[in-house]
Amino acid sequence: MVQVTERDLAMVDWLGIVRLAEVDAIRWALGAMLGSAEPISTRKAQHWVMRMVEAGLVDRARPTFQSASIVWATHDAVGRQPPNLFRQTTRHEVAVASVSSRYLALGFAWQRDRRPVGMFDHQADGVATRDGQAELVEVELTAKSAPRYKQIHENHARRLTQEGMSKVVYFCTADAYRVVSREADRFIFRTERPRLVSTIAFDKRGHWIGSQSDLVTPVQSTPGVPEIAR
DNA sequence: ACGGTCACATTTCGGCCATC
DNA sequence: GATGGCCGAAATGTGACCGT
Repeated sequence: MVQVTERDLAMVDWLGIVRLAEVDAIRWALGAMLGSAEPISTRKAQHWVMRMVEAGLVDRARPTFQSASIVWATHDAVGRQPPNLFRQTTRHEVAVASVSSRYLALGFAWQRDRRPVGMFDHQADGVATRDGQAELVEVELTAKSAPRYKQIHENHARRLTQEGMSKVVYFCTADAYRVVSREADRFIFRTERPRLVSTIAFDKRGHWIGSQSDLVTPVQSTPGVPEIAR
């Protein structure tokens, strides 16, 4: 018989929030729930997943071999339909979970962003909170068309100035990073611009290549885009 | 230049065992 | 029961190599 602990339930709750996660993200999240800033071993994470599968709280699948196993909370556990693994947005959701798990490891709480308010509002991929400070988190694996950033970035600026968000942090692929930063320079006023931070944290396949320090980069003291390494 | 083969790298998974 | 370390199996993508 599987014993389900408070920590297990907290993990399943988190899975319910992010919907999907790969085992690597499970490693970070489980570490975080043990109070550690380090991920637990892959073996232990897989073991945990097996226990939860046995308890009926979690399910998993590997869409293609060689790609990472995807884990999600079952309908019984969180009352949501299991995700469709073959949707276009799945890769993005998995990437968001990877970012989220790393925020947990640094002691942040993770929530979904609020539903859009009105037609021109923009919903971020997540909100990370710690010490009473909330940051909007965006994951950008493919750049949107440049014009869309006008509305999105102006929305970010408004939430920085009027909703008390402390930062907006973008985790990007190299390509998306360029566009996100350039459009931020165009559409965010210079007093707010330093509080939108972007970093290259994913490779083209959507695999995490960032480091923990990317999550706590201080806002830039001077407006402008850092040089892109070539 | 092209197509096939093969060894190697990568990643998940589960067994075993000691320890908590 | 849960955790954690170690190890080998399984499976497929990758790149080197080779003959034509």
